[in-house]
Amino acid sequence: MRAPGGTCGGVEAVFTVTSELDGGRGGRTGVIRTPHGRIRTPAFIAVGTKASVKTLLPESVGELGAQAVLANAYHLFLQPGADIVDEAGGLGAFMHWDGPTFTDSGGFQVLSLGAGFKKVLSMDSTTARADDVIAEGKTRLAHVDDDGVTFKSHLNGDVHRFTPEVSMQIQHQLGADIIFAFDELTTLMNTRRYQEESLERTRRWARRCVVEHQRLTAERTHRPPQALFGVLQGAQYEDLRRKAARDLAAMDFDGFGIGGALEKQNLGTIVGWVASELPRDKPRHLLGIGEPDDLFAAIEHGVDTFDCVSPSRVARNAAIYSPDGRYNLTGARYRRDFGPLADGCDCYTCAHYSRAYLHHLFKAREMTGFTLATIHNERFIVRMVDDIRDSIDGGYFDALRMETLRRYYPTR
RNA sequence: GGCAGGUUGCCCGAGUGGCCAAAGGGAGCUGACUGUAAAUCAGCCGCGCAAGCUACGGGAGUUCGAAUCUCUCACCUGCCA
Repeated sequence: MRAPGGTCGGVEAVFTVTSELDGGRGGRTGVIRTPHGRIRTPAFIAVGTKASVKTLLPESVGELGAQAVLANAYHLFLQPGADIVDEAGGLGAFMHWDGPTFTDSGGFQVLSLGAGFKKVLSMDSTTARADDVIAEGKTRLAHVDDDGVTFKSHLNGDVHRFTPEVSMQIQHQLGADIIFAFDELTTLMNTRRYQEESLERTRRWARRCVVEHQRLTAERTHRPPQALFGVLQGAQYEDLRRKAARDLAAMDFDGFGIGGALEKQNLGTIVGWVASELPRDKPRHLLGIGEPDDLFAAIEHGVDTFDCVSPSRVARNAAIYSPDGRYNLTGARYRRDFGPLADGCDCYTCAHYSRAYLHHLFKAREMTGFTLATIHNERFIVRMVDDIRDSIDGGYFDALRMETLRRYYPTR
């Protein structure tokens, strides 16, 4: 089904819808335009937190088909400093990535350095325990108040303070094409009352981000314009999610990030609530999500872009994506397996190397193993999203989903 | 030839009468990883389903009980001749 394209962002058309899924489900394909090129959506954005997609050269990131890279304001603020990235000409110039760039606001670190500390991002509320939310006092590195967040650097313990304005200033210095509002992310175990308070805080922060973004945009005319995405929270509650979407939709954002810990089994539903409240002609980014079933569920309901650390992190730990699921390459059964990492894969690694070789590299702790595995995994997910995009344009989304997921999760 | 020290599970290494199938590493084997405090983390790791069996260089003792004490043999390492 074809649909006329929509525009936003004032004089410049930032997003255009190309085609839509049938049945009013919300899923669509489109194009995001940035000063550094276009992103055909849905698209998987490679994560390069510290201005590097770990273990990969930017050339490889491009070759494997990633259309954009997402870095992190918190990490680059601490090291090397946003001013240095600014002097280098912005994130893309600094890291030698010519394509579109995103930066996350640092909001995620409010959780991961605060209450979360490595344990509460569970996607499954049945295995999560309320105890996990109670941060261990001595390890907690972030504290939230209504005005902002006080952090201790995880690198050297220095105390820093982020407010919506500070995050915008940093992200303007970093100069990514698409930046995110500073938000607070909660866990699935927080009380309903806390979710409400947090959501209201995030709403007020969003407004402040818009104001500061506009001020900085007017001031920094020597740099390419940046698009600001609002981030909506609301955890697992329909009324809160819908409210968040309506509140942010009423503000002057160029697009939206869907954030927070999402119950895996309800991910599609939650995205559906939110997407139905958001303007059709602005892009939606689902923050931090990237497993195959999640990608299908989110795209069906109208998500345009994703970022996820999983392909690269998991690759460094020898877990490999394949059409038949994820497997651990260090397993002894791969010692003499001279086939490619995945049948039918068109990545550089699969074209030239065997499971036995990568198995050896991991056992021998050779760094090339990380690189080759990361290339494969990133390519696998990028291609999966590209295939989904083609299936929407071609009208066979449901068939592709059934075939892909039945094979990837055979036991379900 | 003399004196002193040593020999522990695949490897390194703690343990000097019972709480020892034996700390801790490493290796090996599994498994996790979703806006990256992640080249990280967790579990297993003598044999056996189990009762139990076999183990701390070999052998013989002391003792209710030995990896731990005694004797002896083998090998290794220092120093002295």
